[in-house]
Amino acid sequence: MVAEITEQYLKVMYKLTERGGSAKTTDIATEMGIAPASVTEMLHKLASRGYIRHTAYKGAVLTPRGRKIARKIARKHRLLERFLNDVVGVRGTSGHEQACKMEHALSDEAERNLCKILNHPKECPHGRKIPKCDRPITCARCTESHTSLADIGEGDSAVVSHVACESRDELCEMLAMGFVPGCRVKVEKKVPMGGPIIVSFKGTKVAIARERGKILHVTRAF
Amino acid sequence: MVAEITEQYLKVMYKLTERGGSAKTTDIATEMGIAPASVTEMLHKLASRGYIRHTAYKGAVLTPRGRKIARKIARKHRLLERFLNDVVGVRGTSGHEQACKMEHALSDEAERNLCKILNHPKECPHGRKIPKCDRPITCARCTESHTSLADIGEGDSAVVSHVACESRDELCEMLAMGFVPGCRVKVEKKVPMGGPIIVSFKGTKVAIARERGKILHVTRAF
DNA sequence: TTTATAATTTAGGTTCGCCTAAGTCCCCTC
DNA sequence: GAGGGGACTTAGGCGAACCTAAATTATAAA
Repeated sequence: MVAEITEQYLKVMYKLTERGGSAKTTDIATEMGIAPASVTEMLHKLASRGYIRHTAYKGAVLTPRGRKIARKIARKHRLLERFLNDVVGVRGTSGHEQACKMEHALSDEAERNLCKILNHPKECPHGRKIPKCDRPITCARCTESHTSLADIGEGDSAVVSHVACESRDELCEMLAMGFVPGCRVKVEKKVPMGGPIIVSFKGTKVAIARERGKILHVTRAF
Repeated sequence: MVAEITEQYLKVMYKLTERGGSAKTTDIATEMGIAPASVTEMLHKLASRGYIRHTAYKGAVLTPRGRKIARKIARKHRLLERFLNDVVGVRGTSGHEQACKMEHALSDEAERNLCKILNHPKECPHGRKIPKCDRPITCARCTESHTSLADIGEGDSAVVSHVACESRDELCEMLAMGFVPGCRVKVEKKVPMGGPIIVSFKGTKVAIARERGKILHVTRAF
């Protein structure tokens, strides 16, 4: 396990070198709000551990090993930013600050599920690209044959993959109802003429508007 | 701003004293996975800062000031656990560990919104009570948007979000009455002593049992 | 080329939270 | 009420990450 502070440094360096070049001591220091001298010291440690290559007075670049960690953290950071912004409704710079700490706690499993819930966003609220997840197998499963609840027939069962809402309130409502990724649902009845869909799940039955069914992405189950 | 480690200690002490009594050095040490000597040392600091009262060899209790912080963190921790468990779909002890770190990053604003998304849960996945939020005004606003028909006042209008009940018959009955998702309703009168609720919608007035009102989930409208 | 200025590094020091080892205290048993 | 064992505290020390001040190097203007 990599120390949190290590992840923090690598993430900052990743961000600073995203458009090429090397990460400068002062830029890292500014980004992290600490003294340049502290950065130099840490760069030595990171270099000795093989995460970066550091040339005195010239800046530092990530090694493949360091980049792998950095990408992972950057991905978690930006997913969390998206989540805090879109779902939780956090405004301003606060989301960034919160994501900065949470990114180190978020497990890989939670990261994947979060990505699903958010419908595989391409960039963070600041327009920065969200790095792809390491395991393509995961992404493949994400894009698996899912359809909407409105599209499956009466009597069919399915597992909720994610909820794709335009508005935050709508998403909140769906989540509050209990439509969370992974939960198993069964379409009991679809009231004709665009009427509501009656769904049973977790032991209760719920009627939701047909429109709502369309945003509920599911994977068919048997 | 309180240091993260301070919050961690106070939260653990809150948990250990939830059922009365004082927090013992060894229990805190065990809970945090550190040596008892380290705990004693920190207890002195916490006491000197007015967060706890510590009697040597006898354990420590939270002061009102310390309890306030502890409650807040415990609340954030348990909300996050609920969230990670219910929404993100994290299983096992991993959710607890993640919540342990995230709780210090979560802003008050995010906490409130998260609570709303989770529909104001009463306890964490381990069955521990989630402390109420400090500002009652916030909770009032929280419950504002998404609630049950039985919980809104006379004269208030709302839009039906969904209907949730145990039996399919009951559900169909509600739908037959016209309570389909999306329809606008207004509470005309709530007959006292648990009596029925008189609702006007689609130009007519109907009386439904108070119990029925509870399964009718609505979003307040104006 | 020289030199001024900015960027970077080195050196020395501080704080914080943790540790181990060695006392000290409490309480229960006899 | 004496003793023993476990709980707790004290003392001394360590490493991590930060700081300031001073020295060094790079760079760009004169």
